[in-house]
Amino acid sequence: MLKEQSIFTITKKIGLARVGTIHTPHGDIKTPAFVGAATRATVKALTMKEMRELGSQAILANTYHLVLRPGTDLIKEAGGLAEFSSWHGPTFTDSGGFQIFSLPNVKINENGVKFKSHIDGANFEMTPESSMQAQWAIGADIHMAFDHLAKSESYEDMKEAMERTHDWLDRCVIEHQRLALTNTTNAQYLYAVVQGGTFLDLRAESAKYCAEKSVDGFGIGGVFTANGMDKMLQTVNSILPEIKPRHLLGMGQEPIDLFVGAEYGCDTFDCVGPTRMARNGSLYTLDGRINIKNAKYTHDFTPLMMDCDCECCKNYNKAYLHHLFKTDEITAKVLASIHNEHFIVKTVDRIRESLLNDTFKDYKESFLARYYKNNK
RNA sequence: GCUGGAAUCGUCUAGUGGCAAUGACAAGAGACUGUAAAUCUCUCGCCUUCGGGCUUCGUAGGUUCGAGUCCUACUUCCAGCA
Repeated sequence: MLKEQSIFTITKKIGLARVGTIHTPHGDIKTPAFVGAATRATVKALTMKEMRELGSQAILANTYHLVLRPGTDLIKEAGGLAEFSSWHGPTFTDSGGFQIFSLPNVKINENGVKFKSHIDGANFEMTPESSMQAQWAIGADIHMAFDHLAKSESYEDMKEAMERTHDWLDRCVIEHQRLALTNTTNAQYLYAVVQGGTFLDLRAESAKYCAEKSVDGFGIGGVFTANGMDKMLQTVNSILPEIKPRHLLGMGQEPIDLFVGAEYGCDTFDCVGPTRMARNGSLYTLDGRINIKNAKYTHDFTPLMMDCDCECCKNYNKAYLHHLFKTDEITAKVLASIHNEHFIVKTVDRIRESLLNDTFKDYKESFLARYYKNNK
């Protein structure tokens, strides 16, 4: 929205880390929080009821995918993403930049990006303005600025991508404000996206640029590995204004990323990893991920995780899950997705609790030592 | 009993004289981080110092430089006729 009133309230700070609440028209998000990846307006294999029951506070859909199908007009006609999907809670949309730049044959110029639909080859064009318009039509509570991803991890490409992202951010802000004035529906918020790859000077430059803009929060994009992520986030989040929320785009498959992200000042996360891992039989436990399809689980009648209160662990055992995967039953993916999503959501919830009762450091150390004891 | 046909890696299957031999499934394992992912990759006769070595296509012989492929007998199965 238009400024100076933050959508975020901070309850507690420990260094760069903070506990807070993001206020949206569809409800509050207690942070740090993991946001479910609902790319095509659904979290794969899960119903919204299951998402609510496993403790998810918010979902993130993807503008690129929804523009192609079913089209943003349809979602607007349905009353917006929350109403269309029956989520009824806080929602985010990613701008689609990440997807478009991963397509072959994208043509990029100052104005925007031309690309072909991966579904039927139809020609599309997306600009900062059209991405904002699409996101307003989709009607999520929080939108991401349309950003430019680097062609490679080289300094030159990162710098170019960052600079274009900044140019486009200015256009996103103008268009967003125009749409805010002409739109009679709920308030919708805009996050700028910080780029710069692994280069701290670029990250600092990008954070400074974004910090000055009239936006409601920040996405931190282009994060590749946990290696060096702490320094990068330290750089960026020391510069970004404290009072606005920060979303770490795409990170959360590895628990360490969530601990590091929260410790260095990120408030929300989203990641396709948990549900994708689940569909492929790779399931989280406190002792690391296991592949439930492995033969050694054939006769294992114990729950996947002893102290897990998800629907999967409360009712089913590993031998049964193994059987469901080996026979390729749909339920295998459903139960696995419930567990993995629950595991990551709850891990972040506990990070929040541990920050509140000053046990974060212990929680982080004991969790990571146990989770990663079998590798690295 | 006669006449045809068929027997190939756990299963089905390709192969009609020239390198253990096709494909699928099953099996075993691995990968996956702002989802073109219910996906993808690897292994799958035995051994290996990774160069290669050894043993394989119902059984036993034979022809041939060379046989899963041709010939003979046998075994089993299928179809038709008695």
